[in-house]
Amino acid sequence: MNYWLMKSEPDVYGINHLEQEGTDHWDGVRNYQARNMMRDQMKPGDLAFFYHSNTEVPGIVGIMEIVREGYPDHTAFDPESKYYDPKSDPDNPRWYMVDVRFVRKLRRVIPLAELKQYPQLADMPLVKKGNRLSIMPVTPEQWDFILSLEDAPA
DNA sequence: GCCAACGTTGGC
DNA sequence: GCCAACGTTGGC
Repeated sequence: MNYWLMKSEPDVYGINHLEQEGTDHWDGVRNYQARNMMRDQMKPGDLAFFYHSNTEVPGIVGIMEIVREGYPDHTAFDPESKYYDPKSDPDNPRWYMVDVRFVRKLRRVIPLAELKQYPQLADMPLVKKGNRLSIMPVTPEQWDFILSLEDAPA
C-alpha cells in the first residue's frame, strides 16, 4: 500500500467537511501530475494526509483512506460547475478523482513551517520552494516520522 | 493583498 | 517546437 498527501483549501473543502460526509469524492483536481497519481497509482486501502493550504496556518490536519480508485471527475462535464472543462467529455475524460474516507484528525495541526525544519522531510515536494503539486506521494519513513510528531512538537 | 513560482496556452 | 503571455497556486 502507498501513502499520500493531498492539499485542499479549508475555505473550500476542509477536514471538517470530510468528517461530516464520512466518505466523499476528491474532485476538482486540474493538474496532470496529480491526475496521473489518482488515475494510475492510488488504490483502495492507501492512506493520505489531509493538508490545509492557503490558510492562516497551512499544515497537516488529518488522515483519510482511499476507498475507490481513480474514475472520471464528472464535475468537468458540468457547465454549472466551477470545475467545468469543455475539453473533457464522458467519452474521453481528461480528469479523474478518487473517493476518500475520513479516518481521523491529528491531535494537533502540524504546520508547514515546522515540517520545513526537519531534515527527515527535506525531500518532500511539500517543503520545497515554489511547489504547487496538490497531491504527492509520501514514503513510509516520512509517514511514520510525521505521525511521531503528533504528540511531540519540536 | 502581494508576488514568486510554476503550468498551460497559443501564436508563430 | 519554441517561448511569451497569461492564469493559478499558495506562502507569507
